[in-house]
Amino acid sequence: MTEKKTFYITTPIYYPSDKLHIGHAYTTVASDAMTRYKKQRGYDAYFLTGTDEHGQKIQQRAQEAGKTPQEFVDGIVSGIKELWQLLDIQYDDFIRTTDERHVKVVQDIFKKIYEKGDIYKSEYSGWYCTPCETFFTERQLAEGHTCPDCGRPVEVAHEESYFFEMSKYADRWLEFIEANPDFIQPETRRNEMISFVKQGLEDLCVSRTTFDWGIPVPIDSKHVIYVWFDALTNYISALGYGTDDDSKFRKYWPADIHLMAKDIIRFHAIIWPIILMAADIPLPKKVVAHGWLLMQDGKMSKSKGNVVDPVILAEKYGVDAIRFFLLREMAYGMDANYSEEALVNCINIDLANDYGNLLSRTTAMIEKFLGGVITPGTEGTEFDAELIELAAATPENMARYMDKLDAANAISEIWKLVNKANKYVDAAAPWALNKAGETEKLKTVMYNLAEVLRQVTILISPVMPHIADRVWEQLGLTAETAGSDWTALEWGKLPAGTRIKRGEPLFPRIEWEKQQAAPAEQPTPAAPAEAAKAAEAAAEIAPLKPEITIEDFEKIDLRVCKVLTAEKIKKADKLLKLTVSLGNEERTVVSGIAQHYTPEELIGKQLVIVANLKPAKLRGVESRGMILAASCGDTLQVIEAPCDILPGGTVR
RNA sequence: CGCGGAGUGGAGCAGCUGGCAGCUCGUCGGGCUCAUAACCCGAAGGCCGCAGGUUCAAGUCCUGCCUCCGCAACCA
Repeated sequence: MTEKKTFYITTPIYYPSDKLHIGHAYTTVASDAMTRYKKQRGYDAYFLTGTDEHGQKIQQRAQEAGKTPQEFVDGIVSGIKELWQLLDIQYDDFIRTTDERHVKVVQDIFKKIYEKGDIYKSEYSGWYCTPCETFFTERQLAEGHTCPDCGRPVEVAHEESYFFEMSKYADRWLEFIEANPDFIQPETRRNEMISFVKQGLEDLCVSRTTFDWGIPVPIDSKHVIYVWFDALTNYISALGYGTDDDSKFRKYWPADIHLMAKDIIRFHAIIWPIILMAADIPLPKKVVAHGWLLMQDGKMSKSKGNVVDPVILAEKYGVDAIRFFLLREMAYGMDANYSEEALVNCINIDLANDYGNLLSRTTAMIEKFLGGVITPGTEGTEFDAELIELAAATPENMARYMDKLDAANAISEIWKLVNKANKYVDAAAPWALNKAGETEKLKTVMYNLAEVLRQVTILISPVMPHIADRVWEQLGLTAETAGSDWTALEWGKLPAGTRIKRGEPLFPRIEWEKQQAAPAEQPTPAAPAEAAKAAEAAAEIAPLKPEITIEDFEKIDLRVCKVLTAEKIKKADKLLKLTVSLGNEERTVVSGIAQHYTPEELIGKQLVIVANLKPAKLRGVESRGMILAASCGDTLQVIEAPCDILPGGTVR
């Protein structure tokens, strides 16, 4: 018996600090469809997904929830597994970074690279927020060098850390990319990565001492291994790399595809290969980055309150339809726009009108004209050849795209056949054949239509795993008689004498206007979006800070001030430079409100300022004081003081 | 000059190695009657962001500019 060709595909392991959204669903559905497709073509395909469960954020979340980190992630992980079950994701393994098998491999690799001399101990320095116990890069900081989480001032601090000497692998990486031009897909990402590496690689900080929810550094128990070294290793730890049973590793590694969204391509295209180089492990064959699903108002994010919950969608529209929509809509490597309207359109047009309706009209005619039995006739029509030709070419046409993970175009190729079949009905006009008593031709036409439906259904079933059974039932077939893989795609494999059984429409049309009228939240730009946001953001309201005394409060000098001038600060997206009058003095204040106000609309306004705040330099401009503003999510409004209070007046 | 992406008929997008500008929806007109008011045919509508350049030939390559949008090392 010859060994089947293997195919190993992975999704990133997701970070379970929150519920997953439709973007994660896209990555996972795409991988799942790819796996099913490869299996159809006779591959021994292996599909890995999982969760990345360590890190400070999890530790914090768990604390807030009053749970241990392990309890906390266990809960979320079971939710994720339910989601994948709902979406019909057939993964072969689900790796968790808290799995014993994973921990051990990570430590081994760390040790191996350490012993080789590519990991060294040094000092990490950065901006540190003591209360939050977190380091930030300069860019992450909020205005005035304050902590982006709690808003308190940060300071420069040093931490002992282990560093991975990535820098010395830069040339080797570039050589590798040169020799393997298809390694990073699509090409724009490849170029991006090359230019990033050419700018010079910094060594990677791979350990932390500021939290302990992580895998201990094997040679130094004060440290835990920091995110990427831990997370990326899942792709081989799940295969049993370096353990007594590494048969899976030997069988499936190197991976054929690491699939992910574009934001984490850098880790997979640069850091991960370099880790593997250092550990003398072969590199994966391809890393592929897909785009994002964008909402009408930009990128999906929790603070915008525009996160789409895949569970709700699946319940509302059905799993097959959601999977189909996701894969059909996202052009290869590019961002796509998500809207419920687009989803409904896709269901109505592609699924209900084209595909579902083709089945309806075909079964209806077989029943009406031929007593419900499908048999090829002894005579054909002039229209047959073109249809059969396209049907024969479609699998290859589709495969050309599918093999590149371009599911959108792969589906288009299948749909060309669906459209062709609909045209064929019109051209061959079975009702006319029936009237004219051309029974043999009629039989041929109906057989051809049923046969196209059979083939289309097989081809689309990696995308829509449920649909086949429903189609087979109506066509009077079973999974056995219809076939399920590519060997069944030969024209004419539909058994003669099959008796059809009409059923409900595959995809009922959805009346979008009615849908829209029902819920109160219409996508009109201004107010209603706000309401939805408020509901969504309820859980997002920042926790209260520790209690202070009245004396503490008295330390803050709040004043009314009047804006005299306002201008944008160059090379800063968020900052406005204001001059304000405090009655007896004028001062310059920098405020991070450029994205919410134009300079013109601020001039003349009376605002509230923290007048005794220590001055700070922002983008080279000294700011003396801070303008108060209220914010919720992404919206931000300055606090306006009544105009009959003169500038300089106090606020308390 | 931080990095990157986008700017194509009303809307949303495709256009890889340069060769008469395409797809889906929408609009208008027609056809069919088997079907989930579905299906089929046809038409209108685009200075392919702007300005230069290379070329026999540019949406497609090069240069500059404008506008929008992401990312800046744990949000797919």
